[in-house]
Amino acid sequence: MTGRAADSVVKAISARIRSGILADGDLLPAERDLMAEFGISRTVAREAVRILASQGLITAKPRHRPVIRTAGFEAAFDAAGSIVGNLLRQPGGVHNLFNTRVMLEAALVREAALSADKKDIVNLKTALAANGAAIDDNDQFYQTDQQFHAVLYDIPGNPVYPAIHRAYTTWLAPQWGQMPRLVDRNRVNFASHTAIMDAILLRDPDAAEAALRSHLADAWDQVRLTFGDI
Amino acid sequence: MTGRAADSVVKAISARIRSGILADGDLLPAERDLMAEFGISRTVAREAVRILASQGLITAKPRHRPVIRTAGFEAAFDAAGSIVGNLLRQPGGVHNLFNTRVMLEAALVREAALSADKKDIVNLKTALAANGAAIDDNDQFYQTDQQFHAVLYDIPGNPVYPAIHRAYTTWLAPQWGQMPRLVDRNRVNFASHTAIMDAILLRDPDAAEAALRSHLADAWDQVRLTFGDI
DNA sequence: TACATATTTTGGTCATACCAAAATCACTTG
DNA sequence: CAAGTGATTTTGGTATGACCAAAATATGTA
Repeated sequence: MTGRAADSVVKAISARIRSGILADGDLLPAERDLMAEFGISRTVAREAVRILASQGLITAKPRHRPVIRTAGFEAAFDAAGSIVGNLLRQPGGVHNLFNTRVMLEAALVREAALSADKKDIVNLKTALAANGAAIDDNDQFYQTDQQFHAVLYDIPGNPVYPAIHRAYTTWLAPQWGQMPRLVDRNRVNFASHTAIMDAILLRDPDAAEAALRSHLADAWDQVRLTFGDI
Repeated sequence: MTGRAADSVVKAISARIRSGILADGDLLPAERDLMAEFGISRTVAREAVRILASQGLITAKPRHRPVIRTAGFEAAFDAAGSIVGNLLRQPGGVHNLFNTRVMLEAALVREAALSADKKDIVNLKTALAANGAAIDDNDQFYQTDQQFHAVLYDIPGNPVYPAIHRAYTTWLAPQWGQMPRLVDRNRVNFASHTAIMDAILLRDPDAAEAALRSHLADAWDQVRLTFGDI
């Protein structure tokens, strides 16, 4: 009556996952076993597997047994990833997405300035120091740059934000990855990070936001220099 | 060689969609036609259709011909929807998601206070007036409430934000929908909306953010009153 | 014990068939 | 001629059975 025969199988499996009978990392039963257990055809069994994969409850690499995955918010952004990939290819797509990042990070640094605790400050200082030490190593700088921003996403203690950060870096990687890496740019970016850090230490949200916006506006200028108007 | 025979079909179809050969609202060729065109089995044809659907390029209702849909950012959040649904069912899930909403809307009202133009102000006033006129009609108030917030998401002129708003309202609807609707609550909420509006008119981002946070904190208290700690 | 090899398992694909719901066509009727 | 109605075709959903190649596993050998 519901239309999809695979739905009942999906429901059963996802219940099994929630209840812990199937734990993270376990293998999903083979398709032929699912047929026997649920009295369905292989067609429906495969359909069920596909649906579970699209819901992030399992990861299904081709030619490999599907593996149970306890879904986090990352999985949600993974699911959106391929669609976003299309959207980024259309005019203004990258800019629109990048602007949301600017707004979110602006809010995050305000939050950091207002309520970062000792541990957060230590994390920021550590990340900033690592970033500064990597100015001469472009790849290393790229990594520590991301790490510095990642700390900002961690401060609120809300697991949604790190997931968003991962999504941003994944989605925008095609652009960032092709940007020329220059030590001079690294120096500028490190100075920007330092300015943001200083404002947070001064507990000045307005200054922190201003520094962050300046930093990301500068980054966007670099993107436009590389790609033209996109 | 990559493993998935359906991938080439997906690529061909999505290219056709991007190039406009298949426009929004068109019907996807029948599975049997895809078989003939691409020289594949029906299994693969169906697989391709499923992938296209998961990428938001088509909508595939059971027993209906798949329809081409020019994907917007809404489609991305749709894809994430089922996963988020799972996450909301686990402890703290709703709270975490709601907090991201608070932070985003706080940023949005700051933005509105700083850069809303005449048209935006008119839209806000219109929405607020409609909200005020609906205080005695709970359903109508619920709608105009959402509409008022929607205007905030529209102001930056970035299509990502309205998509986020739709996602929030969809994902949190199970909670909001079950909340008791009371005229007294409507009155309080309308007052909150007015306070936000006033701060925006005064071009005072701090006051606007404070009013918005107070409003949503109050809303969250109501949720907890109804559902307990979730 | 470690490594190379044979065997089994399992996912990916194809071909065919049947059913029921949609969509379409043909026909009647007001 | 338009609207409604019934018959026909199209099309998606599912079931079987089979074959291949890649993984996973077992086996035998050095």
